[in-house]
Amino acid sequence: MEEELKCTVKHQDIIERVKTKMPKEETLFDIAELFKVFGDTTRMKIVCCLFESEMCVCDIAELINATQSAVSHQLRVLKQAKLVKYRKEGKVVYYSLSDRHVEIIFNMALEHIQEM
Amino acid sequence: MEEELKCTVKHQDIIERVKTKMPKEETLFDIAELFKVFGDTTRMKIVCCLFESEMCVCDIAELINATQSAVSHQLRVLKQAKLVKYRKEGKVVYYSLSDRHVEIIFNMALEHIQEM
DNA sequence: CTTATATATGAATAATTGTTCATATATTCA
DNA sequence: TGAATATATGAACAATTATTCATATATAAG
Repeated sequence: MEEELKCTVKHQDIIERVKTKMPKEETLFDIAELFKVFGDTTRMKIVCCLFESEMCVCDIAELINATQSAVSHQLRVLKQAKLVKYRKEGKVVYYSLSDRHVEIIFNMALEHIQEM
Repeated sequence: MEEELKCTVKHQDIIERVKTKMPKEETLFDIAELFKVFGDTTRMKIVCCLFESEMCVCDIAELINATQSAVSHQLRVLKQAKLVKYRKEGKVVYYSLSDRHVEIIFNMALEHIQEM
């Protein structure tokens, strides 16, 4: 009589195949960290501002109706994730998107939610 | 003598222009919520498993080295975000990605982090 | 009907994180 | 130099969230 096998034993071949294609732990961590940065409404608002043109901190604050402090904190997060860059002009700091990837990722998400 | 203007007053035209192109508050919220779902290593591991083929809960757990409970909780989050779907076969539940968008968004992020 | 397996879920806990407030730094101008 | 403006930042607090543990539900097999 055949012995009942546990699910994980039955599908062992699938597990092995998937295991070889799985990205490295570190890569997955970095990807999750990147998405975490995108996963905040305030930061998404900031990013949207910067689609149009570079912009200074207090204009962003005014535009998205947030305090200067909150915006500054969130710009630091975006900067650490290398999603934005900045240039100083006197006492004003202008932020802009570091590359086009940000907009592509954003639009892909927009597409996804609009299809549901 | 010209009076010193505040930054927000000087750039008022930019603010107006950006304001008209800004997505709705609700849309931005939904996008951030979607990215929040992507912003967790465990969920990213689960998603990677499903790139290959549909897979049952306990195989996913085995593969990513997590408890059945943790995987089940996270699958619920993915399900609520409509990123995965499932089918039951006896007592086994097979999960799979609901559409190709998930993989596209994932790969875009992968590209981004690899370029830095 | 009883046991074993697969999955789901509620509660509790620990950790992470976004905002606010106060304040520091830097720059410009009078 | 002193006042005003723009930005950055540390600390505190509140809110969110991922995991664990215990247990519930469902199905299959004997």
